[in-house]
Amino acid sequence: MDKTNNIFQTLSDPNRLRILKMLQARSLCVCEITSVLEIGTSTVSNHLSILKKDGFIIDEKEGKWVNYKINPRPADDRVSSILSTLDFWIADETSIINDKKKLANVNRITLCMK
Amino acid sequence: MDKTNNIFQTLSDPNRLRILKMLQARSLCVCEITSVLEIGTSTVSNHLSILKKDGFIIDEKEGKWVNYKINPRPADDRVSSILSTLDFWIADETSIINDKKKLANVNRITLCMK
DNA sequence: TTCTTATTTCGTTTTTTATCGAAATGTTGA
DNA sequence: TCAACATTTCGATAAAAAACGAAATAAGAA
Repeated sequence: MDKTNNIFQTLSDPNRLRILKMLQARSLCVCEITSVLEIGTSTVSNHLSILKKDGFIIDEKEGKWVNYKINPRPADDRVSSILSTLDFWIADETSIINDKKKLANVNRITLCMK
Repeated sequence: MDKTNNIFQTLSDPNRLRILKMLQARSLCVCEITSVLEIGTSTVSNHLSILKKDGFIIDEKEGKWVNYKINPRPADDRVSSILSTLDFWIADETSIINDKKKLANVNRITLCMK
């Protein structure tokens, strides 16, 4: 039961849902996600660690950056079920559509190297 | 998105999940649920109002009692989806099994009229 | 090595949520 | 009517989670 509660709790935060939807569009580094969500870097990092702990996402180092991506093979069936039905859960709504627009103009080079 | 968040948040509380599982076994009044969960009546009443607001459950007056039951026809697809897959989400675990044992010995007459 | 940059960790504050107990509401039955 | 009881509402407290900023870590570039 604990695990189920963790999963639902992880999904109960709007910023974490936005992150999942963004990562389904493409892999992103922390500073890209931060620039879309417009909250502090440390807060984003914390959200990512929560999503990672439950197995929703994985991370990969790429030099100075850490790329986060959707976990292609979650160990837990509940996690894969959510990931494959996220569109059902989150109908395209203003915030999500907006995030995608922002994402199109986000580039880690110009974004982080200033 | 708000609605999705509400649903996940509602499901993120262990006592509310226990209530849903109990109600899938049978309809119950507040005092019966209270005696199983072993938390205050007003707290249980609050949990029930949250589950009701999202459309997971409905209530029916029966004299002095209020019977709560699983909503047989939820308006929201996400809610019906959860209700029909609760066993997938919550594999039979200690607390749930225990609740069912307790339920077997719960009777609103002897319970509340003392 | 030293500097810069991306990210994480840590300590703290703010916000939200769960819980409780008392008071209010509504219903039954004497 | 009044007394007893189930439930809800309200106000307060306690516990949990989100957010922030500063310091620590890690990796590339000078």
